[in-house]
Amino acid sequence: MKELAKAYEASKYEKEIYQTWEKSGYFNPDNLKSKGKPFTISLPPPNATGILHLGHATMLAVQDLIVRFQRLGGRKVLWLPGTDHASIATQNVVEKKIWEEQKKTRFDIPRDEFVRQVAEFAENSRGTIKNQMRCMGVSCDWSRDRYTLDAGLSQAVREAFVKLYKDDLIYRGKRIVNWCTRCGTTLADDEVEYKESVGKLYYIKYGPVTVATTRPETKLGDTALAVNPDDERYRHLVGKEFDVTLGKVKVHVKVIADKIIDKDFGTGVVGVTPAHSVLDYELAQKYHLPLKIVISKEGTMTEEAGIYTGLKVKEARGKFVADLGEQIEKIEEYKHNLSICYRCSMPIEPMPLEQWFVAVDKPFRLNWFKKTTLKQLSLEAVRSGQIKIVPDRFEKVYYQWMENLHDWCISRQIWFGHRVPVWYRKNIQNESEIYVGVESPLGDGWQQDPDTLDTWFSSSLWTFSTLGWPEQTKDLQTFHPTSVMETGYDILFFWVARMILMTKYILRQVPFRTVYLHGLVRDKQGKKMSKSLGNGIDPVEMIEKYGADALRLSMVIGNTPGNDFRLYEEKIAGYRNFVNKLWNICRYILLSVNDVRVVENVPESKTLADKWILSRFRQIADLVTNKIEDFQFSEAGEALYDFTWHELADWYLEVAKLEGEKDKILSYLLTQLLKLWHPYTPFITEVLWREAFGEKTGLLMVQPWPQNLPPQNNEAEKKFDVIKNIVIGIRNYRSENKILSTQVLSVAIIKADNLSSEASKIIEGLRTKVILVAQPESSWKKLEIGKVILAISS
RNA sequence: GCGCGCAUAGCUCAGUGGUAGAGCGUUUGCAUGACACGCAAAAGGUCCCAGGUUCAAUCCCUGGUGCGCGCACCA
Repeated sequence: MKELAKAYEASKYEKEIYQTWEKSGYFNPDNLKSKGKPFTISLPPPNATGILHLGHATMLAVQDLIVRFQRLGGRKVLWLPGTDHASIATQNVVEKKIWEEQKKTRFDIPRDEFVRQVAEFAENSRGTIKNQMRCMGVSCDWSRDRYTLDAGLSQAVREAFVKLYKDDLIYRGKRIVNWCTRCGTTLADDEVEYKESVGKLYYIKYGPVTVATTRPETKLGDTALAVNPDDERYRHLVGKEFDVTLGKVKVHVKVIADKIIDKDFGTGVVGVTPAHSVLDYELAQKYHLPLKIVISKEGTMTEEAGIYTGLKVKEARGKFVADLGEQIEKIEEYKHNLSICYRCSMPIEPMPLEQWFVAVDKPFRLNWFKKTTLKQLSLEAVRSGQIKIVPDRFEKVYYQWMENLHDWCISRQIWFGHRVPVWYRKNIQNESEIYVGVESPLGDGWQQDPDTLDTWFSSSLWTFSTLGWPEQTKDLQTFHPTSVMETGYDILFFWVARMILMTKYILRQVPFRTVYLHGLVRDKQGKKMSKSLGNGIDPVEMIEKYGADALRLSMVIGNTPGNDFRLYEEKIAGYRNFVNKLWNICRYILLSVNDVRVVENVPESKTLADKWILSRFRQIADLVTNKIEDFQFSEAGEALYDFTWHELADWYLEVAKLEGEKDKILSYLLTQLLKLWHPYTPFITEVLWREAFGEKTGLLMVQPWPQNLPPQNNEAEKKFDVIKNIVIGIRNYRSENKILSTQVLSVAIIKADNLSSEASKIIEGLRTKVILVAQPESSWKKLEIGKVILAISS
């Protein structure tokens, strides 16, 4: 007989238990004795910017649940952790810090020195976040921890770039790209966010016509006017060229006609600004119009803008509108989407720049008999069922996005990240030479491309670069394709789609078999948690207060795949209470059972209650196994919660107090219950396993998942339910009639089918305060409970 | 413009073609072989609205309303 403390204090055990796990070596699949099939999850690497937030905590809780379930199930489990250098995000944090401390921008510091500072910051953050991850109880293999800037991963990046380049799937070209004037870099299309805003639509008298625009200052860069060919109002102008004075500036335009112009929008005439609009750029190419760049990368007006040169875009707009004066016919309110940067929320300027792109629609030879494009390859991976997305509605979302995908701009003017593996020089004849390679070229005069690669380029290789590619390592053969990719739906495009694209291209394999998407964490009002709103909950603080197990439960139970969920402290506290319940179930078993030990074989059942609880256990164990395999973690957890508290604790333990001699059964139930709970609440179950069974039995984390299950016994369940209902009925009767607990009632059972001979002991014993008698008196009240009829003395 | 999600108890959310569920909160009673982070009981629902299919709809179909989201467009 052992005695546990009255209440479980998570903070007393968690650190030590985690260390025990880590020291055991079982996080590393090489040390598992299992001969099972490999099971792999690549951890979506958190950004190296700082601290663990609830989004991370959610993904860690779900992944650790899956991973521990599979490990107990005998699979050779690898959960590979890592961190992402997150170029723009990380660089931004450091830029901000430097500005606050020294009032300097990155351009005031040598590039090498700046990169060194960012790298140092990232290194510290990585250490912090990894320790915070440990607090969650993650059973990942730290010996295989990776960082996107590791030498090996950097080599993988260069190899991938070169391979794409050789297949003509990477090219350098001048295109209108998204330029963030704050971050000083280009962005991919999906890195642009849209914010609805009410702007002004200016109608400007423009030579013989009137043109509507939301951005008057860009009209300085107009080189044409466009109308619809069917628009009779303007047909006479098509093909003509003329000079127009706009305020104090002259522009020269040619009138073109194209079906793309909407007759009914504005005046039906568009001022074509090839340098600052994607659509206009396309028109310019089609009709060979000149390009006039009036906005610079810094967000100021260029020399082409005449008297407005040097002004910021907004200032130029004000001044220009003032100068236009009477030429402005009217101003309308106009709702439109403002493009902003997903990292800094500042407006995006479209502008033509020479950048590196991945060609997604260009056919290439996949093998001897098949030509395809990166886009087709990515679509097929999901359409064919090689990859399943859970919940499946996101498959449609994936198709839609993938079908709309344009060439992917991968070069960034950021300094922190993987340098583009391209070098340039002038040869003796003064011709430009270009070298693209994994290693820097030999010989003098080579200058490396100053740009770095999109951070998502390196993370698109994550599932295999972390396993050693381009080397054909044993890990790569054993653990790839990975089994499950678990992540938030918000990075389906940024990351998941690009992993599919790159992995299919480079390895001709899928990166993973199943994509499980969880929802986003929100606060109690359903708002997104953010620093600026101050509504965020710090997971580490919650762990200190309530324990990691409670936090994990609060994120897994009551949460369905792909749907956002609300998290708040009371919820976590509620699950803390449950964790304590589990502790006390064990505490009671340890107090009442003489010889507690691991029992794997199904024990003999002596009483009806025994048969009932074993039958119920059987069903719960099956359900938990099936639901977890089917990614329904919430349903499995809820059912197990209900069984543990409201069947085992509320009923069986109470009956056990009456019947006695339950050593074997209670040992069995404890053994198996701890296993079932372990994926959800690893800390407390591991503590209880050790407290109950001792260290010689080994760690719970590598025990076998419940295998020898008792038979289902419907008959026993029905019979026990009859007794339960009688007990509930009597308690209910007492409560409704406000009968004092000191008053003992007499009860006669008048009619009852299927009533077990063991019933009377239970009915009298479970705090009903009744005495069962054979014959009722005539004055007694009748009480019907289902098919049972009782008579109760009043 | 195209597409998606949600709407169920006061709150947060599960769920199912057949009697509607949990946790929290509320009310009432309680020291009982472990647990007050507890025990026992209760109240609380037009399952958003209108049609349709069905013997039967909260669930399936059609249309609508409200909230949220993604993509595209954005002169």
